[in-house]
Amino acid sequence: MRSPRGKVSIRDVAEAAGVSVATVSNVVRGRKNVSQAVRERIQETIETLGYFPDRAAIQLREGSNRVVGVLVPSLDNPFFTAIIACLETCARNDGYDIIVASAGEDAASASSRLRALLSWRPAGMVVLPNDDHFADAALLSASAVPYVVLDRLPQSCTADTVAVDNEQAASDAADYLAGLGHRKMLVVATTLSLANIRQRHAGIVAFCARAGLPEPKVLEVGHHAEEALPTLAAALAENDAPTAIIALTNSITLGALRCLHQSGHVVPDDVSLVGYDDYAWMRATLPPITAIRQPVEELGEQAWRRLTHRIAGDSTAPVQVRLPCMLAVRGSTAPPRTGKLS
Amino acid sequence: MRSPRGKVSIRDVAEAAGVSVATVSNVVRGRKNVSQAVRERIQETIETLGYFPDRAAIQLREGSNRVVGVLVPSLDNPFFTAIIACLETCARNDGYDIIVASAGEDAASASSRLRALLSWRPAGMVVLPNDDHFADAALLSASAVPYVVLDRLPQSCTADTVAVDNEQAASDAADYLAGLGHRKMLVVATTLSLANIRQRHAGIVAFCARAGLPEPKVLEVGHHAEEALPTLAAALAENDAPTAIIALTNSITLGALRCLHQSGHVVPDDVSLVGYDDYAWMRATLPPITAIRQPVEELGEQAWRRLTHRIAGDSTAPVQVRLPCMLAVRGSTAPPRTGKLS
DNA sequence: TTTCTTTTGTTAAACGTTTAACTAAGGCGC
DNA sequence: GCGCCTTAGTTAAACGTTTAACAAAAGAAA
Repeated sequence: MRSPRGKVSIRDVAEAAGVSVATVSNVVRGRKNVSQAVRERIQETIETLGYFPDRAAIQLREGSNRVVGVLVPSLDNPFFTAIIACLETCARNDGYDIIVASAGEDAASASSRLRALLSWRPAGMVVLPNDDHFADAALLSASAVPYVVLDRLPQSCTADTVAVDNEQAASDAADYLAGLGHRKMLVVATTLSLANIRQRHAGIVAFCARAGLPEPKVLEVGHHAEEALPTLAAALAENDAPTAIIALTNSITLGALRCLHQSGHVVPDDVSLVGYDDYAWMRATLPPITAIRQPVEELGEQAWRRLTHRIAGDSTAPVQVRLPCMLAVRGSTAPPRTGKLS
Repeated sequence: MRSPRGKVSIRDVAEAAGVSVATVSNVVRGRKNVSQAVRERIQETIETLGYFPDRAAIQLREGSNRVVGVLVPSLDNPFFTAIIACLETCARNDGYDIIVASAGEDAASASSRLRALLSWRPAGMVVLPNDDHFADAALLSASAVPYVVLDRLPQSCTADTVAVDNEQAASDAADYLAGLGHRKMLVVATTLSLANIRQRHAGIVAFCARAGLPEPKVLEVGHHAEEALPTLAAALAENDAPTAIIALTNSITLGALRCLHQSGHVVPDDVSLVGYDDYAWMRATLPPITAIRQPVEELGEQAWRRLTHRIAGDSTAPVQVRLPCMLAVRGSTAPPRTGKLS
């Protein structure tokens, strides 16, 4: 009933049904006319034998398969997993499978993961680079696989890109805070070595300059929010302390909130807080957090649309898409306390 | 330089280097002796041509490849993505790739996703079933691919399983609350149709029975926490209202917290809250949330270990692993207010 | 009847890789 | 000079699938 290797191939089906493999293939793919009788017999055999086609063989034969590779920096960040969830939905709708790999910390590992992904000969790739250099772009272009770059854009882009307008989003947040009466803001980031983050920072700085506000101080606290506590506490204890904090990533939003609680600052009475990214938990805190909401779904969808166009053969010039963010105003922002001025 | 199809194959390398394909394969895989000179020449050719092997071809030839499929109910739940992240790390360490699919809501979709995964002829599978029935177990066993079932166990298990001791964990939480002086607890769950959740509930009920406490009320609020607000508020406004809430999933923890805030209940003064799962945000709320922490990493690692054993040919009887959870005590739990008694 | 068309099915090559079986050549002991 | 081992490399088959090219049979038009 089943071949010795435990796998049942199209050959087994053909034999059992007393036809040629080509006929089986034809009924499976629905390519050519097959008589009612034979078709039914084959369907039945397939059912009882539990046959399903081998992707590897199809892929080998076809040259490429309905698979796209997705490379993200890490699977620990909810932003990335949200993107993946969204891409997976799109892919499934279009009959594609996705293969996910996380790049890991160092460039060597990233490049090896990319190679692994490419060795599947995917029909396309979606890449969220680890850093601004994106040294692997060359590898990718050389492979002739269509790809789109998401979220973190390298300096020079010869490919389709989809990203968010970080500068505008951050500027909007600063604008809103200024409208509440804040004059001194504090920017907290993991690192300014990512273009993404730099743009967010630049947006705030530019707004403050335009509005005649003092240039906001920026804190680079790294990825371990715990260690940021003393730095942050010190910044808030200064003589002319900031009255509002803008956190530039979701992890920093979380870290900042913890620090504020631990150091006894009350949000928003003592200090206002604007977070980056918008997750469910931000609506469950007391107060709920005012946040810069990235359009995750639309990022994924647009990237997918570009990619499928390319896969379909579109060879027009690369497109750079920038999507706007939205500020979700909630309870963590309020006018600064005026009492302190006197 | 490159074949017309844009892909460079082992054949191209062989031709360019003036050797047979077998020799190229031998230097790539390091299988047989190849003279220094030839080896270097081939390496160089590989480099300049940008060759890397085609997984599909290897897989076809070898029968199976170093890939394992992972099937989760959804990619929106941080518990599942955390598991995936962990499995991915394990896989990478052992030189495996993983292919992830999310099963989606209905059974039909789940089963089609499973088929898609199996069509890759993975060396193994890790499955987190959608429900207790796990109708696809048959499909999986028929395919002869080793697999381990994670987290949500079907009633009858003929496979290796790795899960958490839900009953004990929930009982511990109830025990802790009772120790603080709580006598009336409220259990909130999305649904009791999952064995997992039923076990958690049973653990609490059993503890209360043992301790001579009244049987706790249970609220099934579905997946949309918003709609739960009136129900929850009503339960807390009752005459003999519960003084502690145990939320049975991470989403419910979040939802319950929001409801409490919106209805003006102060945690832990008015009511204590124990959450399920332990995520970073639970430490950023004020107060931080006492939570039943599932050993996510260990779940993933154990599952991976079992799977690799099976892949290596271990054919001993299936093993059922149960891991203990840990109660992380934080600020959201406190002794009940005694004033209300009078 | 002949010829042409349509319908239904088969044969065989190809995709890129690995590997068992083979060949050729060099070295060594006698 | 002969036999034998070792080393370095080649040949060809196989994995499971698709599909162009072909064949056979059955109608249809003449």
